[in-house]
Amino acid sequence: MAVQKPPQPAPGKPVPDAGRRSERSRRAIYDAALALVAEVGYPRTTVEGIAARAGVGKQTIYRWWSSKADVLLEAFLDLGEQAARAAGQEEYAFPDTGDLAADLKAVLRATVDELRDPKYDAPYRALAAEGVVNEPLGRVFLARLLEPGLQLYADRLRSAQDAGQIRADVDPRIALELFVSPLAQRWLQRTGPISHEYTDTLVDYALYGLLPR
Amino acid sequence: MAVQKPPQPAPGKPVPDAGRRSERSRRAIYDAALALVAEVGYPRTTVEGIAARAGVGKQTIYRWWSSKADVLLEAFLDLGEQAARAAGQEEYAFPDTGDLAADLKAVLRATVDELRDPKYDAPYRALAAEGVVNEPLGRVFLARLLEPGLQLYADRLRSAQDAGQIRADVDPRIALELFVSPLAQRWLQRTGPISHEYTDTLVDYALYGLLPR
Amino acid sequence: MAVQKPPQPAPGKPVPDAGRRSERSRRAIYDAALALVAEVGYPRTTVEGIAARAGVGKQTIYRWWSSKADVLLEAFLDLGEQAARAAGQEEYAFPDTGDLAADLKAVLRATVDELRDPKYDAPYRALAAEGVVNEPLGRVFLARLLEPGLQLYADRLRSAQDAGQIRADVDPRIALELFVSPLAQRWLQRTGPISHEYTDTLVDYALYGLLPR
Amino acid sequence: MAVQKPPQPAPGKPVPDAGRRSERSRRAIYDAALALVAEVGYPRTTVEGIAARAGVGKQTIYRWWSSKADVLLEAFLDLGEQAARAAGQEEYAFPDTGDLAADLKAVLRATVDELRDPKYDAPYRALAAEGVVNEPLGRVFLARLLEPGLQLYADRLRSAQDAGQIRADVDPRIALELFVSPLAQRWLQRTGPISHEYTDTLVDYALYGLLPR
DNA sequence: CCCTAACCGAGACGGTACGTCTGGTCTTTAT
DNA sequence: ATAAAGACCAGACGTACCGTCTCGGTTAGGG
Repeated sequence: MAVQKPPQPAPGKPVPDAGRRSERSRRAIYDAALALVAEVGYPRTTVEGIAARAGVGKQTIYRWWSSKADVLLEAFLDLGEQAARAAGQEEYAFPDTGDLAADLKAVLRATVDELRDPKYDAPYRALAAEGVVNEPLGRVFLARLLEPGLQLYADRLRSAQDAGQIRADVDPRIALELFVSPLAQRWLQRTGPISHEYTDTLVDYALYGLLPR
Repeated sequence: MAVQKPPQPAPGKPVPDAGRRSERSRRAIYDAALALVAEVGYPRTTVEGIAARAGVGKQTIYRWWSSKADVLLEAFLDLGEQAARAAGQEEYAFPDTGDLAADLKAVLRATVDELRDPKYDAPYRALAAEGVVNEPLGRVFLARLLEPGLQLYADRLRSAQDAGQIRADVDPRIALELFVSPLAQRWLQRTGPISHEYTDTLVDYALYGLLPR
Repeated sequence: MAVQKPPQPAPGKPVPDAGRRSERSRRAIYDAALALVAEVGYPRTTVEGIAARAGVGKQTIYRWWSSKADVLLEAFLDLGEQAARAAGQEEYAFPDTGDLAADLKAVLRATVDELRDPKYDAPYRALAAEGVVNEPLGRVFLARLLEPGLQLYADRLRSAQDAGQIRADVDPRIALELFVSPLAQRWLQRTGPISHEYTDTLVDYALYGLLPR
Repeated sequence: MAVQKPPQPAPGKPVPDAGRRSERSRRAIYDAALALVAEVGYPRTTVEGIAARAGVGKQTIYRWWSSKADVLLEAFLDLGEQAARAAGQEEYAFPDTGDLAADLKAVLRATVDELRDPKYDAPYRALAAEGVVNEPLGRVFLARLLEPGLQLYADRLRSAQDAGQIRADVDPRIALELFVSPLAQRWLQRTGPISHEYTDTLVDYALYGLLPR
């Protein structure tokens, strides 16, 4: 997949020269892909449609990506990076005020807001769905989009453990799921509405189970 | 969609006469759909392929279902009903031994086993993914496949509340997600391995937070 | 083909009992077939359409006819018979005033009028076209629709031979084509306009070649 | 229709770029179309079948032609042009030995031979039939296939008029039908056998009527 | 500073599947 | 037993996209 950075010297394909790549085209393709997914939905977004909308030849897409899922994934990653750049450098910091419950609630509230933003919802949902069924893409989706965020939760929980605020024998990688997964499932499978009250309640319910007894 | 029970008098389409429907064809289509999804995966399963394998005309599929997702959903529902019939009547009972932790662990272990069974995994995963992106189908998927199971969790938790085993102010519909959603997300998004140990740990972590304080 | 009256005891098919045949259905089918061919053209006329318009099951058509061409052929024959019955008994008489040229011109003028009547043109043209490509139907078309008329020409020419008006060594079956075929081709293949003047001219040109020298 | 030379700027369809057209595909499609019509007949020849046999995508056919009739028409025109090229430049010359009767007989005999050649008969018959019922195609069939030949007859007759061999007041466009149409009808509608003797007789019967009186 | 290789827009190509339409058969229910 | 109704298997229709493959044209950078 094109996502893997080191362009392995594949036997069949002539590796394209990334140095000569057209930045204009890349941008136009990202924009077209995101716009189309938002407008007509992922299944009715086609590589041909993206190419036409971007004013680009189909081959220019196939030269750099392996599928529409791949295009969309990179487009979405790029969107995140742009947003990060726009917001400043400290994007990926997890608050650590010493009050674990408050910190978790704050982050979860921010996540709720993001999931409700239609600009993110459509492509994010499309990628998640594709990843469910397409294992390679799912792995990239996980590693590039999910994992960094999850690691921050784990780090914050570990920090709380060091402070003696939660039990030392708790596995942070499992504990974080108590907060994150219910929200994820409500959003993905529409098992219920998502709101700040809801995520606050999650923290109230789950965090207590992790406290020292 | 054929799933909606009251066959609304659609203006365009002549409603087919369900009384004359061929049971042979229906069975053959279900079998073919499930087999193909298991063999070649959902995206490479086609309506034409299902028809060919079932020895059925394409029109016979389009007469009764609106899409391959719809076919597969009903096929999977039927699979569940058949399994239920085969196992006896008391399929949907949630154990209530008085020991809530043990009961939850037992049910979650059974769910883990089911999710690991390739017979269920492929079509279930395909439907879940489709439901993420296709809202009407997602709603049916939720109502017909997910909801009944979730309700049993809620009932069991309510029963524990009545017994004073967990706090009265806990909302069972949220509490159940602490057990169910982490497993669901690990499975759908491959955020981690699923096992009996894992679900046992989930119960250990989350249940304590719900106990009377 | 159903046109062949003696329903041969085919091995496969159960010969339908003509005695129980519904006259209502037959009429409705003829009417529907002719109407549809006139309205939407032969290629877009379908057996299903005829059945629906006639308020008849498809099987009722397939029971008695072998194809839409066959239905239309019989419908057209029936149309002719009805017209004949309406006009009186002496429909098929060729005028014999003693003036061969005048008689030929009169009959050809009547044919021109008929070919220009849209009621006849569409189905007649459709049948002719089908017969060009479908030999069995073509033979029936020839025998039932064309041949009787041609025979009248031959008879009239023979009578003229007896009267010494045209050479004795002329073959009437060939001679008649000099009058009939040019008109037929102009009509079928649109090689030129058809009119009374045109057929008069044909007689003027061709008849002289047949006179005693 | 693709046959119409000036490719009018149709509003809906994007006009394909004829410069990039694959000659290989065109040839293969012509060959496949003619072969299939000869083998299984026109009605059972399908666009899919042509595409499969030619080793071509269906879209490649629909891109350049509007229907199977259109394909076959051009295939047949191409066949004629190839034969012409193979035979030399002077294909379309009508003999003018000074003996009109002999010249007409010679050309008609050649036509009889051609109509009897199965290679020509099947597609030619199919096109003629389609043209009877499909007016636009019929017009092209007439203009491209029939008209050039008919014009040669007219020219030859005009030349005979100049030589005083037939009456000056005879319209050559009508006179030629006395020779051509009877043969055409016998062939198309199977009203009689066609042979050299037959066409010789036609000339004997009809030509005399055109002589100066 | 040009030459030549690459990328680029464009779009034709061989294909697969779509969802629809019709052909001809079979089955059900009513007369 | 025939008829109306219509579901069934079959398969062609014409369309939409897929991913590959030319085509000029432009746009570098190495000679």
